[in-house]
Amino acid sequence: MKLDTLRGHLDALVLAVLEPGPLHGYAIISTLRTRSGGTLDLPTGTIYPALRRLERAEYVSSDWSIVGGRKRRTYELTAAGRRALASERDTWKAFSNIVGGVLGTD
Amino acid sequence: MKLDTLRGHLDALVLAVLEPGPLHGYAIISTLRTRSGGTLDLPTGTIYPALRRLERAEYVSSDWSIVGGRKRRTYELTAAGRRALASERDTWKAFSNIVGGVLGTD
DNA sequence: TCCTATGTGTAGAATGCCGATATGAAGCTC
DNA sequence: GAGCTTCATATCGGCATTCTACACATAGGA
Repeated sequence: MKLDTLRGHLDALVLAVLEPGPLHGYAIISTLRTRSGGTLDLPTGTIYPALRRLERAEYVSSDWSIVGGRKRRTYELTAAGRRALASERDTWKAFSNIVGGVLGTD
Repeated sequence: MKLDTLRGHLDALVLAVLEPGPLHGYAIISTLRTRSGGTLDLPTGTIYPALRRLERAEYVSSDWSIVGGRKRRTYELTAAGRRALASERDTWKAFSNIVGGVLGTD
């Protein structure tokens, strides 16, 4: 499956995996890979720019730490991020209903 | 809803509305608008380049005609187009399951 | 006469995902 | 101790695709 397909929906996915609690970039990638049964394998060149974009939009905030001698940047949802996630869920529902309806895959 | 959201899925929608029978560009726009309850209102600058792309890929073929004094270019699915549509439906199912699953909107 | 609907089309800008590449530490195997 | 894999962050250029804005043209109703 062409992963370019998720263009425009990546932010929603990232916000969703951050909902239960903070994660760092690499963990976000593996969480998404696990949750999708291996199908969704985001390259780092996709996730890190996305996180910077989300941070600029103030949907997430980040903190540096050192774990096992490795530098980690951990991201956390802000209040605005939670609102954005709710809105993204609504958008997704509307979008998937429309596409599913037109394609006849309901 | 940002229509940019459908990036990567437009081809599937166009192929789907062409499935029952040939249509011209303008009719494709209004069909999609009707079927989406008005939400999907594609600009001509989106649909015409998309149709040329689909024709280059040989998923559709086109024929000119004159109806009511106006020139019309009517597009029809090819055999390859029907196969592509089937494949797009599979892609959509996989994609929407994954996104719906991660977002928790099932 | 003008506006709206019908109908096709292009050019340029913006968006944003991806591939390639770079850096570096930890830990394991041979 | 050399080399490999995993963990971890990051940038840059390329590229495909959608959107905005424009241009052109006919038919028909107000």
